[in-house]
Amino acid sequence: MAQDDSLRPPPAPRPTDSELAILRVLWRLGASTVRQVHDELSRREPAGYTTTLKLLQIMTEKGLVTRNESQRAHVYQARLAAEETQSQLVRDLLDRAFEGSAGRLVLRALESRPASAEELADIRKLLDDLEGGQR
Amino acid sequence: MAQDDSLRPPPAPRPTDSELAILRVLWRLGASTVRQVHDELSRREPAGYTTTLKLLQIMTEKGLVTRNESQRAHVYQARLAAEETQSQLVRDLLDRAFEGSAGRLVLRALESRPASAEELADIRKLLDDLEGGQR
DNA sequence: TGACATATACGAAGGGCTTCGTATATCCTC
DNA sequence: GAGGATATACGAAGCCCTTCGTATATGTCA
Repeated sequence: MAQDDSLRPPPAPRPTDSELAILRVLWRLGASTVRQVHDELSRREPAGYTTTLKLLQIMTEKGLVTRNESQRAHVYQARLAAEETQSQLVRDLLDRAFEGSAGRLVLRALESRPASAEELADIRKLLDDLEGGQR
Repeated sequence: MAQDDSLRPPPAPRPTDSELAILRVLWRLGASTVRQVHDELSRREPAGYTTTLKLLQIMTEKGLVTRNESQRAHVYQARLAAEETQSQLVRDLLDRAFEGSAGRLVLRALESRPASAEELADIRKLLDDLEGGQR
């Protein structure tokens, strides 16, 4: 039986570059206040506090983050885990630039950047699973 | 000896979604007129002819495409091959969403979409090469 | 040659993204 | 309880992206 759509949160839109920078901080730090996010972002490059605040407010409206208002300083949290958003972004790029071919995207990725021996082993294991399934 | 930067074309900016849709057409059809690009785009969804024209004009300014004006109907061509732009986009996504880890991106890609047995074999071969180099 | 089809050029509207200034509320401390 | 630090809310400017209408040039054909 299908679930009631009215109870399911709407799909989160693709985050913009700035929003993704904030999501990365939230994934790393976990639930955080605007100040914490802002301080972390400012480590890389200066930015106005209210800019970070405004972005988090907009991200709340979009459903990219959730907000706990029980304290004076609201606490924000990424709504989706890093893995979920990453999968979404990969699928999106697959459709926009690779005609849907995951294989080609993987080739470009492995050519473009060195992966650790450990990661390569993980990938090999995944390949075994995938090929095993269709043999 | 380093090459003279003044002779090297400036790096192409990351294409927007609409621009990427046009690039995909150019990669598939090769050098094309606005009309050809527009007809191909319209197969998927209706769009105004001048919209496609304007986009191609802007893409020319940005250096995403080159334009041959020797005919009345200008002929456009993608400046970078599909593989180059794809690599650029993958590196970009790597930095924006994966903390630079190609391994994690690959895992997400292979989980997200089925790859053909042939592609999986290609990936395995690439893995052999990569691991061979550091053994 | 005149009329029509078709090309490019260009301006502008509308919307989204990013940034920031300012207003206002709340907490802490002396 | 007054003042300063710090929080949220909100509006607006500036820029880019997308779309389209219109003006104008050029080719084609009866």
